[in-house]
Amino acid sequence: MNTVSTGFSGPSVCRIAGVTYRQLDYWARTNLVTPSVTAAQGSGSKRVYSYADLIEVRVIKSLLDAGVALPRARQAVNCLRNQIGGDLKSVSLVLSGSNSVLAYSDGEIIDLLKGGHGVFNVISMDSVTADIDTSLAQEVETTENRRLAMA
Amino acid sequence: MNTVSTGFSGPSVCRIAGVTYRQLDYWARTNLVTPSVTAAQGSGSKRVYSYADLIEVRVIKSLLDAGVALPRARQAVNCLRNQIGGDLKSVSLVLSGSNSVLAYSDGEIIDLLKGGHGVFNVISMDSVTADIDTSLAQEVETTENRRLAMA
DNA sequence: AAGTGTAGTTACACCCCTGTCATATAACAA
DNA sequence: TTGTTATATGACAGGGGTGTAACTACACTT
Repeated sequence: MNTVSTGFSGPSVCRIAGVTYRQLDYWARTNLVTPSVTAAQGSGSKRVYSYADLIEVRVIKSLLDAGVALPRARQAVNCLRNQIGGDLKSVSLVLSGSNSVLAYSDGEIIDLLKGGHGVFNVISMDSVTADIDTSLAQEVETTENRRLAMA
Repeated sequence: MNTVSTGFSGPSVCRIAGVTYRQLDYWARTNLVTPSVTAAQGSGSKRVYSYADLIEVRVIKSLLDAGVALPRARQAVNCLRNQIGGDLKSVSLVLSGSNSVLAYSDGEIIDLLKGGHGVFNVISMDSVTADIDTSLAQEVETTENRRLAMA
């Protein structure tokens, strides 16, 4: 099932992040989120996603759930990609117009709101990583149950 | 041209708020923003929008520009409609997840950020009314120039 | 080595939203 | 009243994003 050792398969990512396979596939084809461990190589091959990919997928899903359209999510992910691997604790991703910034405190966010003009999109990375981690634990659990059932 | 006295015609609203006629028409037909002074009554008739309508249109445009999808904007406008007519100074419209609320201070916004879960979209009504007022002044000006040209 | 399951690929269709263009008709001017 | 203008309406097309389903091919089991 390849859930943790080398990375995550497409369907695994779908279950963990809560998106449909059709969405994940579309995002891979349009270069929104590509499997950074192993790309697909024709029918029957397997995409393998990294944990960072998983985060990105979840961020996009959160944005979609909040009513943010895909092109905008694209921008958010681009900004995030430069930062990922770094510390995501207590970080918020703030989009204002065509600008993308990372904020490390509520005060920073307020400053951005005051200085800016128009609409701001704010994504708390804490909740994203938290959601992913719990879903991931659940996925591992049910996968092991399946192994038991198979044995 | 009916720009200020009784209200704003459809094309006027388009120019002032910066949306296409097709959008405004679609929004009227789908009950997103309906002309609250006079509804359309067949070909050749005139929709007449109020200033409050103008604000709503501009809010929607700002949300669209920020990548917020139309269904979400629909809900946000519903929240705003209950408050409009009241004081819009130093008010922020906050879309938190699938909920929409109005915040009257930075402190409230911070509370929302802390209490919420995931994604926020924040729009300052100050900037909206400011934009509308300047665009409106410009519209009146060019309209009067047109009158001069016609005379 | 054959068979079974899993996963990627393709084709098709649908809905939402917006653009273009033609048409109809009310509002207004001469 | 008559002609012109402004505006709403209608028909149509097109793109983005997603669902459904059939098909293909790899991987693993036995």
